[in-house]
Amino acid sequence: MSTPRQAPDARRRLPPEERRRQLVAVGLQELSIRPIHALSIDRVAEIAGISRGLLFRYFPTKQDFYVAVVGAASRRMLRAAAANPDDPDPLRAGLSAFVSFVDRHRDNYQAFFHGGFGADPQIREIHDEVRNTMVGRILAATGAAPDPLTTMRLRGWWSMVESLAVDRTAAPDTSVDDVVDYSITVLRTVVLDDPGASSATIDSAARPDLTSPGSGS
Amino acid sequence: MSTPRQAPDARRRLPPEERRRQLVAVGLQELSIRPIHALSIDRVAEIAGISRGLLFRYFPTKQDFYVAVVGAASRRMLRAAAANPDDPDPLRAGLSAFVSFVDRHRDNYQAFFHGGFGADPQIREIHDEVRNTMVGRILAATGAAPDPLTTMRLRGWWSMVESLAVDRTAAPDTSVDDVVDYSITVLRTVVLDDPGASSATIDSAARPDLTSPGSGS
DNA sequence: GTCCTCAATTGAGCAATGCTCAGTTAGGCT
DNA sequence: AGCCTAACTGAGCATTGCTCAATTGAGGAC
Repeated sequence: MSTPRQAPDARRRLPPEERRRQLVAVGLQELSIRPIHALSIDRVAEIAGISRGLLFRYFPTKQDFYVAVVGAASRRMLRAAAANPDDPDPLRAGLSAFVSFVDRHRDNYQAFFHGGFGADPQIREIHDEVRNTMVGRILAATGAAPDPLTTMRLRGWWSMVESLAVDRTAAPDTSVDDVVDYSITVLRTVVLDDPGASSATIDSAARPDLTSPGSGS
Repeated sequence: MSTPRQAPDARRRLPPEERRRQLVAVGLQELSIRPIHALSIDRVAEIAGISRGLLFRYFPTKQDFYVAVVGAASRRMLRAAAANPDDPDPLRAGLSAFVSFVDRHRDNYQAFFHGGFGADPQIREIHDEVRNTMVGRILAATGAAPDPLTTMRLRGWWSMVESLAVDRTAAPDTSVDDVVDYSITVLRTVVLDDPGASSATIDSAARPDLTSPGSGS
């Protein structure tokens, strides 16, 4: 009171960019434990220590806020699932990074990528961009032709990888590497018509890891 | 006014089951053209010609209403995608029914199965049940062993099929049968270790349909 | 240091929405 | 006809998404 120095959580004036980041951070935290329709703008404002009015200066609509948060989560995921560009096997490295990312953040992953205003065009666009980015990386890593058919197959394949990565978190008998191996097998044998991946190679290398449960934990 | 006979759309007292069905029907219709957060209970009540209060007698929560509608959509889909039990090739018949169902109802499909309160446990459970039902049918149709590993693979495979079915609606060069053929190829060669499906068989039968775009429309 | 200016911030307030509840009435039964 | 159960209504409350005029903190000019 008597000191002009402000308390630790006193209301401070922040540069817009920083405030924006803070608000998105609050959204990231809150939306990982409760769905969007259970999170009120009031609550976000209260946690951030600002008034509701201010929040609407940064995000004119709750929807806009949600889109911003999901976008941030997407970028974060894409960054975490990126392979080191110098890696000798970028395909395996990227896949491995993705599967273990899902492993570490299963609930958040489900919340942000299979939840919320999923029917909304903006959210769907974000999800599509994520998928296309991953498919683009696979294309780059394999040197496959980016024709519409291959893209469509790859998108399907990626959906499979997502499913496996999520299911794996509840399957103690299957390791991250098992999923990665299996995914690569499917990719080479079915999606790309890769002549370098004969079924013999698959039989001796990748397939045994996943054929019998309990081999990889 | 003077006649005791009621107007065609006069408020009538309905047996609970019938009213419930009517309300779900309204939800089915409305939710196929607008996301759940854009549909108010008032609107549903107004369309159904009843008061808001009554709606809450049948569905104590908007969430409950939404769950009921999504559940109805799921059952409808599962019924439409069911193969005739006498069909000589139940696997192909079921897949074909599903892919063409998605073809006919793309927007609704996306709305009900990739939209709404997706993060919500109840909705996720419905989606899981749908997937498990389909996987169960595939297991039955192929005679594969229902061990955890196969189930996990099949769930992944089914995610791929969904993706392909949806993408196909925007790919005029790829026919429903192309998707079905390709899906069966993936199923036999990769998911099940079906010795009856050698790669030679696939090369000569299924693969050509999808290898080059434009072959199947 | 004082003043000024701009923009970050506030908080009162509005309309819509989810939800409750005491009361009303339709419609079947005796 | 009279009754009685339960389908139904509608007023009303609390919350929530959103707006806007007024306020105030912080940095620059002097």
